[in-house]
Amino acid sequence: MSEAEREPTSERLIRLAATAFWERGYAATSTRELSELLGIQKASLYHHIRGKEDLLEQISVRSLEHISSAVAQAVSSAPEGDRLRALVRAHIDTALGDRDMHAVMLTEMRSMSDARRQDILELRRRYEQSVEECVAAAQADGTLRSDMSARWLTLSLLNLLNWTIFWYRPEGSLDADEIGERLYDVFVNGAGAG
Amino acid sequence: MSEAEREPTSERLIRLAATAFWERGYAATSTRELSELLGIQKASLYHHIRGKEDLLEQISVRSLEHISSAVAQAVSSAPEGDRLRALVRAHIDTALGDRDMHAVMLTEMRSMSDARRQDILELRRRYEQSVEECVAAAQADGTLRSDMSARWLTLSLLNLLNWTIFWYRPEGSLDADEIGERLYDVFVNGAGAG
DNA sequence: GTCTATATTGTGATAGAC
DNA sequence: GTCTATCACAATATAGAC
Repeated sequence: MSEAEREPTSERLIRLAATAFWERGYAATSTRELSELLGIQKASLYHHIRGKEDLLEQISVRSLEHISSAVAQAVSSAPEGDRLRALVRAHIDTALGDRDMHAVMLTEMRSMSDARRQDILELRRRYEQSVEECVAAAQADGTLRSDMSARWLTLSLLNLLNWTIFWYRPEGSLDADEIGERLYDVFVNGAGAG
Repeated sequence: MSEAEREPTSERLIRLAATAFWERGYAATSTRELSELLGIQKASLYHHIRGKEDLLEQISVRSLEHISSAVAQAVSSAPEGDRLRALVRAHIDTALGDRDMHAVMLTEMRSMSDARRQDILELRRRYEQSVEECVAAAQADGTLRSDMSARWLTLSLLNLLNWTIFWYRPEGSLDADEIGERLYDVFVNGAGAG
């Protein structure tokens, strides 16, 4: 309510850009559109950013830093045998709680210039490496099967987690916690009977 | 080799458009780019299509018709207890064998005008309905667990299948058949030990 | 079926005042 | 931090000849 609590324009810009980029795509979203949503003139955008691609970079970095720290925190504070479940729940909570940014990061890498994309890819690679380490630990402690590589199980898990961005609706009947719990169940126990 | 075997220009156009749309995105791919890849002038494209969006529609329709018929054929000719496996293998074979078209269909719906998108969505809904029917049948015959809805198990399965478009490489070490077999294994048996 | 030439609109970005 | 005015260029698409 107070002046101090009002979200800064640059903050509004990045959030609103994430939504527009996810709904219509990065290339199909014009700077004019963004400025109209923000309620300022097109030229005024360039006080906050150097160019349109800055937004894509900031969205991607923020999304990856957010999920990396949230998942690391959740995993490290979970009891030994429950770390993979903690990872899945924290991942889904974070990714779906900030779906637009997360989805843009996952799907719009091709829209970035080479140098920037390499930086984002490195951040993403590191995050996925941390998932793979958690999977490998779960194999070592007997939670997960060991007849498939940690690499493959991680790919399967990320398939299961990442595609949710395409059908999750914040207003839908399933909330992120329930989705995380069920995905963990299907991943570990499988969909087979008995 | 012979003249008769040469792929028609309109056929080359649609295939090459699918690759460009997947690599760079629909909105970021210009008609100039397509015409240069095709080796004709920009204006000559309009002999083959009415507009750029036609390409997106044709790619989507073709991709959905292809996977629908391939999967239906595989399922109906598989032995009773093996139909879900046949579905998974046929789905992955078709989707990854034609990855660019399939990926564009899955990810570029937002780039289509409303009327066209509705038609594609209906085709896609029907295909996913057929997957859900196969899942429900597998629940009924005791292959799959019944404490989760067919709807949810289908969502999980499609997560597992669809995200492969983002990491599959035709030149990679895993071929589509192996990927399908392993995904089926993880889906039914789970990643858990014992 | 492909060409040259062109129409029209939209794009990301900048200059400089306030 | 936002404004008005403008730039240089790229976009999709069409007209009409061959």
